[in-house]
Amino acid sequence: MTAGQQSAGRSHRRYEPDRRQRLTEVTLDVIAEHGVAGTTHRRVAAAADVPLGSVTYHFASLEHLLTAAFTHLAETAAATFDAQMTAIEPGADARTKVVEAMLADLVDNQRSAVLAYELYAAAARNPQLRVITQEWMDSTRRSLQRHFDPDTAEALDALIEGLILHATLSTRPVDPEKIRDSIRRLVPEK
Amino acid sequence: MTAGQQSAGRSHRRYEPDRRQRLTEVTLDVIAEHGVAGTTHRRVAAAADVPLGSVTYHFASLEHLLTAAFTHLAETAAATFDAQMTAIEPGADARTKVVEAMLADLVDNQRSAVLAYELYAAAARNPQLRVITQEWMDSTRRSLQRHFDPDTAEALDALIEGLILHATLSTRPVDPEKIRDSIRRLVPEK
Amino acid sequence: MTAGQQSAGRSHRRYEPDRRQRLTEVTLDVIAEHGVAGTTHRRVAAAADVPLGSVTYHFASLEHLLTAAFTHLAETAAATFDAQMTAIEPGADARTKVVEAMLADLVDNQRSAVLAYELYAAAARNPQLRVITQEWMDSTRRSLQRHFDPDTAEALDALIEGLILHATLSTRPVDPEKIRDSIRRLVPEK
Amino acid sequence: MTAGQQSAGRSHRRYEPDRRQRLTEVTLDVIAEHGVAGTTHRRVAAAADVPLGSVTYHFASLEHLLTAAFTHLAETAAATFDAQMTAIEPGADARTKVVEAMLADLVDNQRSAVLAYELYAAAARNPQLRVITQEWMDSTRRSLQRHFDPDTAEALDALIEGLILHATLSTRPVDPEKIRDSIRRLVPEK
DNA sequence: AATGAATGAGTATTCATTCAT
DNA sequence: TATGAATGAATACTCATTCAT
Repeated sequence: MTAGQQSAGRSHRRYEPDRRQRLTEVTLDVIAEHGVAGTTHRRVAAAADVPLGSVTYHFASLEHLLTAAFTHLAETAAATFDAQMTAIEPGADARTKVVEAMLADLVDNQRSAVLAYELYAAAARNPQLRVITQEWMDSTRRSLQRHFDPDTAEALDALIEGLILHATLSTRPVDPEKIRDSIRRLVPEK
Repeated sequence: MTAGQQSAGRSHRRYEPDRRQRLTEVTLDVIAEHGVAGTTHRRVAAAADVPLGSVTYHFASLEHLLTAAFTHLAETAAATFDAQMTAIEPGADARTKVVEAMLADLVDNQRSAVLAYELYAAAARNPQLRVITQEWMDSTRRSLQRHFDPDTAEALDALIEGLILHATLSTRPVDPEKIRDSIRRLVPEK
Repeated sequence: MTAGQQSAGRSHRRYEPDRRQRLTEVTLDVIAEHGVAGTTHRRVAAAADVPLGSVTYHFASLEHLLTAAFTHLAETAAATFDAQMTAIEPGADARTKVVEAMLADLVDNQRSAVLAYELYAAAARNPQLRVITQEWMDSTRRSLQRHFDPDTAEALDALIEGLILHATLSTRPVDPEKIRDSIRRLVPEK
Repeated sequence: MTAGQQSAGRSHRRYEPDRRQRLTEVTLDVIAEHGVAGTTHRRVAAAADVPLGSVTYHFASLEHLLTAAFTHLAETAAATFDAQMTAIEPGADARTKVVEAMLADLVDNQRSAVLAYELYAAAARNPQLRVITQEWMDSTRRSLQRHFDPDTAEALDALIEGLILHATLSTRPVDPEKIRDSIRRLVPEK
């Protein structure tokens, strides 16, 4: 940090075929820690233990890098959520399982929420990024439709989003019971 | 052109008692256009047509400036929403009025959503800013409680937030009917 | 878009025996557009639609590339001028023909002048390049000596150079009559 | 050069009201030594013994800096030449004096020629700079008109330019007699 | 109270060149 | 022979902040 940009302990010209992919993943860590505002080539390079020139070689601009990272985020998150929905055994109360998934995610990492809001803020100003958010939303709804009808899925998707948002931005601890209650209000038992 | 960074076309030492206040408002314009990442003393100075030194004079650091701007945003938005809720005449269907307020805001400016998400992203990583979001949420719920019971108000608050978020981040136009339907699902007629 | 600096839309390992020669020609285009200051391996590679590695493969350094390009420029220009001088039929007024050649060149391309001045600027600071300019001048004088005695040829060469220079660097259109008049002053009718 | 950019031996925050002007002059030294291609903020800052930020503070871009420097060059050179022409006592052979001035300049400094060609190359590609070259030419001609009629002045101006150019770009030493002879051919004794 | 000048650190990006394949 | 990947150095420029006036 005080010394030059190159981390020590790295030898010359490491060959690494998947470096590009790894850089997109590391970029998410940097965004989570410093925000889009604080995401720089240097920080990504340092976090990936790669020379600065390597980042700019693989991504023609910061914007390309951010776009690649956010795309990766959306795809990963969508896949994870779909896996959770798919895992619900028939006969279980899907509403309960959805709440459990939300709570688990909330409790053990603020990270995914932070990343999502960084994407939202960026996408709200940049229409190109809205392709990413749109596809993410579509995927989430499809996942929910494994257990709910389309209109319910859409409303539920919005409610979940709002609940997580408010939980994340509150100074007070989450009350799981309130979350369960909100969901039950929107989706009455069959 | 010849001189440094100072904006031209301005005479010397304009007297302006409310400059500090005006700067916080202008800062919101800058955030809306460039994001927190792109908000700098210089851009704010240029947007407000004041010398660079004036911004640093009134705000000891960028962080102070951003905090002041976000506080102003939250207070203004909360006040506006409360006025809308207060204006609902007794006997009207509050749910319908809430939806109308949302839609009006969505249609004629993306700006407030953009600003809110910039604040959310910042607050998600910076606990100090969560004081602002917490108070904003509390205020919104109090406003809703003029027409709904506390638990309904809280759930409704989250649903509204999620609906606006998804509308803002979608590439497809909003369908007012779906929004109305979602709200009615959560808050059945009395 | 995704990958680094390589130009897209090109297939693998095109066979091209005269690539080296073509690169020197393309380099002149790049110099004409961006100046020596803006001539880089990358720009030449892009302009020639070859991979970056190809340029560095054929030319060990930028300096080699620039030297090759300037040499090509001087040889081509000298050959063209000599052809024009040779083409003057016996009995014609060589002075008039010289003026015609100058005007034609001036009118339909600024390019050759731009390139010449880039070479002059470079040669003024780099003695090695003065070999190129010296040979170019010698050739021009030999061409002029097809119709004028050596001393006249030398003076005429300088005058032509100055006239073209001033025409190129002026914001006002060339007046052919003034050019003709200047030449006639220096070289009175036989 | 190997160490950081800041030259030692400079204390904090030197106050220097004419720094801007001094920077334009120093920039000419840098251009003379490294060419426009090698003129960088860093080199100018180092040559002026000023922090890097100071150069970018006073000149919004490299282009502004180069333009200011070239304007200064043209004005200074034009003034010097006019002084030389004004100094010719009535009754002297102006042609001889012109040649003397040229030779003196050529002999003791290549610098002014180098700078002029850098400007020519830049102006040939950038029409905005042609305002500078045009005014310089106009001034030179007005100076020559102190002793020659307008048409002669214009032709003489071109010839002088060409002679200096060729002298500068030659690998062989200048022959003063040839220069005198060329001038006499163009401007016969009154 | 207000501001123009100044500066050191940092930013995105470009680049010449090297090298493994 | 040819080239994609890699990298260290440099480039133009921006910026938060300080300070003298």
